Amino acid sequence: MSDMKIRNMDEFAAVSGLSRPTVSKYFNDPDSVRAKTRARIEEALEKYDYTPNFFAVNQNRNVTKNIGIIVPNLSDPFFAEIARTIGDLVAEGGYRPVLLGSRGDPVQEIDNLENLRLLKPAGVLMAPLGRTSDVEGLKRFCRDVPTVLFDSNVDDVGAAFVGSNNVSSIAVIVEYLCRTGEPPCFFEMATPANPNAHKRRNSYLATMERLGHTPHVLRAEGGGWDFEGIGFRAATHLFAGRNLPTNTILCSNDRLAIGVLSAAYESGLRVGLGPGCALRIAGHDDHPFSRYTCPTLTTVSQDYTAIAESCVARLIALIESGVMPETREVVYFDGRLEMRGSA
Amino acid sequence: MSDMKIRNMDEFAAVSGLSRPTVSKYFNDPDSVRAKTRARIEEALEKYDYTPNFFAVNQNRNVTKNIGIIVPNLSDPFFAEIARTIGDLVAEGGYRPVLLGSRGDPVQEIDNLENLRLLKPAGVLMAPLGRTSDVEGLKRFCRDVPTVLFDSNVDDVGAAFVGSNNVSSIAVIVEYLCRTGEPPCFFEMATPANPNAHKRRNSYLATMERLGHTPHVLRAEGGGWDFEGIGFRAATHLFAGRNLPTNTILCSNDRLAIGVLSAAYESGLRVGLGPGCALRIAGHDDHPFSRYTCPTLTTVSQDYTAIAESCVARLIALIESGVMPETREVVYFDGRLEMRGSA
DNA sequence: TTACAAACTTTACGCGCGTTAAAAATATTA
DNA sequence: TAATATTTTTAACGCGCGTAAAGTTTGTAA
Repeated sequence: MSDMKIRNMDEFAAVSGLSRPTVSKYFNDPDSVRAKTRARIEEALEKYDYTPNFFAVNQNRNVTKNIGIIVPNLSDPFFAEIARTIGDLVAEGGYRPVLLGSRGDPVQEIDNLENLRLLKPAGVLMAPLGRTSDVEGLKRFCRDVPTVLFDSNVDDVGAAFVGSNNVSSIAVIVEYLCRTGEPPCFFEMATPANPNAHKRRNSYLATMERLGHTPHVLRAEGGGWDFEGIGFRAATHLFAGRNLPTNTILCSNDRLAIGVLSAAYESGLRVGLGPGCALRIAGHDDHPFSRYTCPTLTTVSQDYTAIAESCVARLIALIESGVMPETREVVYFDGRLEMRGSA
Repeated sequence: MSDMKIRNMDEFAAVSGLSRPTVSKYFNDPDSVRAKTRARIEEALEKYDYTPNFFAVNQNRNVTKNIGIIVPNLSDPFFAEIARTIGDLVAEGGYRPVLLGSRGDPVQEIDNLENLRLLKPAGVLMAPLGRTSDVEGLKRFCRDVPTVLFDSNVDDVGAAFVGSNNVSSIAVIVEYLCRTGEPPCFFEMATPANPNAHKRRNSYLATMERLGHTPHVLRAEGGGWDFEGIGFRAATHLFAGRNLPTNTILCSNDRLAIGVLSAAYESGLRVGLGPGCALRIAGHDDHPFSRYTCPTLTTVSQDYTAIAESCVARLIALIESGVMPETREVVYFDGRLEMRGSA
């Protein structure tokens, strides 16, 4: 490694004994130059460390190698985890992932898109906030930039959606709960932002009806993203009133379930399957922490990996084909029942 | 809002009836132009939406308005949370935060720095991995870019460090535990990457000695970032052996404690203060989930906000002074005991 | 060896903006 | 109103690289 500082591509071309346009070609596609030429450049790269100026490279492009990844909230380990997986796949695909969280705020969500726009991204992978999203704002962005949604679907936004099949996964866990004990009631937020919540409730209602049971939906008041707190407070109140319609609670998601579990503990209610247990509690998502709750949380795992792979592959195909597809694809992956201690 | 597309600053200057250099001045500092001029530009901005081309703006600068934020792992809610707080403050300070996670991988950590370097950041705020970090690599970066460390200190790296005073916070919780029950043993990972772990153990040892108690340090085998799992497995083994030196366990951090709590539950050991409880468990950090464990986790909260404010303020001062300071500042904030149900 | 395609070099322009120097316009003060 | 200070305009260059056209070299096949 020489300590000579290379200031620009001209200098680097000089020390590698080639012309700048050839070196430029190499950086845009190493396979576009002759093997011998490539070898000379790579030899020079080992000797003098040089990386093309990021800003100059992108200035003349109307589209870069950046791919934006937007999730509703990076503080939620579920989204942090899937964002990480997606980021890895984007990098493997030869693109540069740019990760942004919307903090549960629709204004921030649009801000993120506008900030991304400045980066002239090749495409965007977005888990939208859902009900609270500024749908027109999203559409406006998606008209200009190839976008694939994941996690939450928003009608007609983006070129495709990849997510979990809530209908089937809720059916699976409802059937399981009915088979192994009292039919569950359904615990959800009164005004959930995430559209999956609605699908889950509807699937609960349909499955209960199909199985010939009377459904009960319990709604927790409260907004924002402190799901555990919302679940905790509502459940505490519920337990104090001792008017649960059944001893089995299916929560719309694991974070609510974690709050409900905590409330049960504080209320002195033993949760689980065995004798001496007053309550069964189940969730949905297989949140990273659901393995370590007390008791461990029975839930439905989403197929992270499949979802991540599918949406990244779809976006890259979209980008590299160069045409906006006329039909909007919607892809679902089945969840899997994770039987643990709580139900 | 006119639908005429503004392609560049020349066109925008034209529609606002000013010259391009004046408009350029405005975008670099709105206060550098006359009030009347500013008003004309802002009027035009409302009518035609125009944002200077990000790449062109930065191309000629050797330093931009970007500030990098690097944390060991974005999947850890603790870091996600503090990164969010820091990001907000950076944005408030007029800089653009760029968030990166190292995934517990020292190679990724250096990669992140190299990627940031391409963005010519004004500065970087980094929570390093610690023991596993490539210290020489970090130093090389910090020579070129103003950097302030937070959370974990690494000797002689960066211009300053801002973090928690582990010595005092562990002393506080050890004193509390001794005062209210059996003196605690200390539960930690055998090979912790985070340097805070060492400080915490040493403070535990010193405090126990000062109080005239015999210290006991328990070590969990296992590497990586699955702290809950590591804590769970080691504690399960420990509980099965029934050879705990005391009924009180102080864990090096909350994520380990969450695993230990889970193990206690699975082992049928009731955790808490009251009669009928076999065990007390405490943690450190006030992890976002520690409010919802069963029982809720007694811990020490780090002063997130103060740490974030301090390190952002320090970095911005550093950047705006333009000189690398000759002495490296180290700032600690005291933690606060959070008494909850587990101890 | 010749012929020809592929790869490379040379030359030159453009991207959008920062920035500077000199000239012109505008505001402030006396 | 004149003199001065401040701001804006005009004109022009440069940043580092993408890219295109025309000419030259190199590699490959006949």
